[in-house]
Amino acid sequence: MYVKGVNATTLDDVRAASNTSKSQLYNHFPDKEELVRAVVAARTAQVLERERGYLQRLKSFRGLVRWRDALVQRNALRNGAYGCALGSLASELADQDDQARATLAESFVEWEGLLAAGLRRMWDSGVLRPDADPEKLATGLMAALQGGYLLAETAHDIKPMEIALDMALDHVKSFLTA
Amino acid sequence: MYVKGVNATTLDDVRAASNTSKSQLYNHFPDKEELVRAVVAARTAQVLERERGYLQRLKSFRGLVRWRDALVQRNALRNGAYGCALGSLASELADQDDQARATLAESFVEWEGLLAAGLRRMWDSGVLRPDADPEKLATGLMAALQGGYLLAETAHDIKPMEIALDMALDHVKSFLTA
DNA sequence: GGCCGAGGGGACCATGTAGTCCATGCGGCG
DNA sequence: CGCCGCATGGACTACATGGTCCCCTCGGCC
Repeated sequence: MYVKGVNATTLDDVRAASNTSKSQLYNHFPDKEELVRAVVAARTAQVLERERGYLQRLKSFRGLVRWRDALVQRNALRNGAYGCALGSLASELADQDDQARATLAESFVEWEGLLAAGLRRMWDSGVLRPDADPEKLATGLMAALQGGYLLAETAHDIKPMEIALDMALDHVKSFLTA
Repeated sequence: MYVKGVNATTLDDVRAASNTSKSQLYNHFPDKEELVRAVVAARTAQVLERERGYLQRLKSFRGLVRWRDALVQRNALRNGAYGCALGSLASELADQDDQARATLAESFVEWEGLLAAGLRRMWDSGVLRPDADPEKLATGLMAALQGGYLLAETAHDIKPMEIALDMALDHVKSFLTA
């Protein structure tokens, strides 16, 4: 579903990919919609788990740069194809399944929350100036990331993603204490 | 197709929306794929036309703010639903129809080009510092816009879009001559 | 070892959708 | 005014796909 998109993925694709049978699928999920929601939940948990690893100890600008580098490198492996696991789902499902949309919205909030918590630690320790707003900075980073993913996916070139993230990092940098 | 997504739109939907018949459709388009490509081309032309209106005379930071405000206001009308006409298509088609992806990639380049040309005028006239890079700034604005669209669409709240664009504008502002 | 019940495999069904085709009507031309 | 040809509407077809169901296997228990 990540590769082909949710709507373009048939249950036979799922069956083949999971080495199961139809009855297995319908034992676990009442219909495709619920299966998709389970995929959303699983993907969400997976991405957040990974991000927690990068961000839960974030407390310096260098850490943010490492975060950026890791994401760019991961995306470079496939030349940007498929985009962000959550972003792609969000774009396709937002106006199609409100429950999935809500789950994805929560995930983005949580993801931003990880960034915001790290930025707040930097703020608390005086790395960031008092007038910096960790939440807004986190939203900005998130948007730059998602926009970067989309442009990279479309262009088959990760440079726009790098430029976007660098812009957001520069923005954070502008709030560093001298 | 903008509202429901390309894959979720049936030819009967198209027929109903366009008040035509199947034979009409197949007179003009050999198959659905070509129809989708025509939609991409039409949407692209429409968005670029609109953006040309906003950007072709851009030559000041205030102009950029007006551009931001217009986009935010337009998106606020539907609470962010459906996202960016080009971004949604790009996300859904990028890994499904390479020709459509290429068209959309060109469109993004052209859209960024409009921004870059305006920023270059600001650069030429000394509004922007010599070390500013109009192309990179344009990419940053574009990514913030697309990321903002996606977050707004998912959250049904345009605030993330505002925050993202404001971040990008702040970034441009940081290159203004004192 | 035989019987029984649950779980699973995969054939099967119903339906929605892309794509075809032919009867009809309408405009243009003699 | 009548004929011809072409665009058009929309019924029709083939097929993919979501969803069902029955038979068989396999493990547990007597």
